[in-house]
Amino acid sequence: MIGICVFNSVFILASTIYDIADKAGVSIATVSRVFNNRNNVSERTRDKVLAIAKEVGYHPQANAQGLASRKTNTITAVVPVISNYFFMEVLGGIQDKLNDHNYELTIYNISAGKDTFSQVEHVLKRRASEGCLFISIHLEQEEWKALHRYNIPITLIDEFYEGFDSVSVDNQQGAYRATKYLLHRGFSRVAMLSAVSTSKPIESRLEGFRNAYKDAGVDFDHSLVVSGDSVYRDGFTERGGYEAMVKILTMKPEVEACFCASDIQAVGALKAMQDLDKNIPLIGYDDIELAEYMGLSTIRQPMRDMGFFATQNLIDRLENPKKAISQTIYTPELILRNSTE
Amino acid sequence: MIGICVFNSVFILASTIYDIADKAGVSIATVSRVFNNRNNVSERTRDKVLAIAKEVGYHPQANAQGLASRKTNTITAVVPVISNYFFMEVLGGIQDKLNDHNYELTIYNISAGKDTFSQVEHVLKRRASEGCLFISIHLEQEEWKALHRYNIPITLIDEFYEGFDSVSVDNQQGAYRATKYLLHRGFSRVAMLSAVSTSKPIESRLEGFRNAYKDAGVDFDHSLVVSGDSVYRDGFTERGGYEAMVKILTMKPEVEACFCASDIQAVGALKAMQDLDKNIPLIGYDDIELAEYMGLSTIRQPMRDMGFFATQNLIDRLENPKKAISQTIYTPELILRNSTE
DNA sequence: TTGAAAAATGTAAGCGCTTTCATTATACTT
DNA sequence: AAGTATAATGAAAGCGCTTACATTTTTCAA
Repeated sequence: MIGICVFNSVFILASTIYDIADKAGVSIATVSRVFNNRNNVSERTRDKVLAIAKEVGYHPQANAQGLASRKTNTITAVVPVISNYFFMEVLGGIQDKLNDHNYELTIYNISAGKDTFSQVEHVLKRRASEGCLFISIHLEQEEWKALHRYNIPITLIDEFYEGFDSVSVDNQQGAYRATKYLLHRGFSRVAMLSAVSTSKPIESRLEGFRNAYKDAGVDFDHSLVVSGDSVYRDGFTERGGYEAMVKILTMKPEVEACFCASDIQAVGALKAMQDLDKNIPLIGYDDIELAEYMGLSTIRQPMRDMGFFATQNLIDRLENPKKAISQTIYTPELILRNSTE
Repeated sequence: MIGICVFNSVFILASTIYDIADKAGVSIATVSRVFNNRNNVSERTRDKVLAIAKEVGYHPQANAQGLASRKTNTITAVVPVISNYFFMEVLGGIQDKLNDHNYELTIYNISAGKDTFSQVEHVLKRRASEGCLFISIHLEQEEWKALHRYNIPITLIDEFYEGFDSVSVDNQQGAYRATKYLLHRGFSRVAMLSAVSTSKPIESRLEGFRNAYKDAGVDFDHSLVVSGDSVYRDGFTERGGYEAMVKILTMKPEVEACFCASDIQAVGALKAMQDLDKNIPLIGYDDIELAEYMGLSTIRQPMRDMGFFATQNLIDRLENPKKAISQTIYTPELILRNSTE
């Protein structure tokens, strides 16, 4: 369905500070002052300027302001993929915080195809924002270090590097708690439904899984860690969970319970159990909103809080560049629901 | 856990085009040409400039470029809330498209508290981007019309207004299909699990629901439309669905099947049925990835495609401002799964 | 070799703002 | 009323880039 339509609308000639100054009979400096809320402008003048600006729909141009003042009033969030529950929640928290402060948010998406580091560098080089929030971006020590030269405030979320502020969750601990719980319940063969093994969170969760076994004095069997075959989103998908659970159920029938690397995978796993008409206790990871309604036991990560807090942290640093670097680590919490009944 | 750490890193002095020109022994115009991939620069010069730029970590500043060239290379997506499955998917599609083209994405979040129109105007006035994608932003005819004066390309997603390109889904049709299916299956009392009634999608879905009744020759009973009490996200939440289904099951025991305004509400509704130990056929709306794994019958909206296509459309208009305005309307599709078995 | 066309480079004028410093108008004191 | 402190305003220099136009260098046909 295609429609054509002609409008006799009067376009705005993208007026500038000069136009406003002219019409108001003042200098551009005064107009600038009005828009920057400087208090040394008489009320009369301010009203006149504002009235004219409103009439012609004027508003300072972001670029010109940025160039002249060397401030952009923008913070950039760098994420691997937007369409993922974790990032979505974190971004929500960031928004919440930003709404109170006068910053604009730019989201920069790292494409999986190209080199992460150079994409990150690109963001910093452009200098289009005053500070950056890096969400689940994992780089080598050396690479993080190299970013210091751009001298722009950075707060890491879900990653740790001593040179920048960071906000993360103790993944090892989360996995440990879930596994320990299952082991203590008396299940001796607890599997880990994993994802792409090179992914950062998987590494530490696997460690926690192992540690729980060790501390419980139960022999650790490597083959109990299984993941699906799809690598899209590092396997953190319903599909990935489904595939993995099918493997577990068919190839390791002795498994009595399962710790799952994410709630979204757990959804797939649940389906697999249903399809294969089996049922074993399951613990997810994240506590996305769905989990509660699906009766999924899980490890809660305060995703929204993390975004909120990290943003606060970044803003603090913007206002006080010399403040000490801080590392905040949340401890995840075990939430018990039906799936472990 | 707080850590302090001192780095003896050498910050970059934010070099400019002048510094590069100096070191390379060329004029700033030449440096500019190199970074804009103009082909009238000798290979020797280009290599030298690039080498020096790399050495000092130089990259053109977005603001200065934007000001001088009057182009920002940025498109802005305006959304009501990020943390919502629909927007998330649409944004994913936008990203996919943008990754191929050389545009940066800025996401602007409309806060629920303040006036939508003025927030939208703000985005346009700043002129920080070349074009805008409005996702599920609903304004009055007059308001949309007023935006023409800013003379910046806009593509609407999930909204219709004749003056701008738009990409939407026929909500009325979607609801109609779901309801008709249920009615034809022989359920005479089909309820609609709704959300905040003033929300745009609800209006048209309700219409489709009604139409299906009319066409089936079954008397329409207003009390069959029920929604939860929570208004967060206009009621499009698990909680909203749960509340509504509880009402249906307890107050309208004669209901035999249910059409649900979104998959996410359906998740809550499923839980309610389980808690109350009842079970009626259910059809959701959206077809989020989860739906497949939950066995939820639903009305599929090609969310990702919509984002992808709308972005393509906007880019087309950017490149050819005089192209005819187009309205694209997707027809949603009924997907049958377990929940209607 | 010469001269014209083509390629490479440079000069300089903005882009639309902010901000310092100088100037003028206003308010207040005695 | 005169003098001074203070508030309001203006002039002008830049912020770091792009780009039209001018100039210089290179290329190549005859």
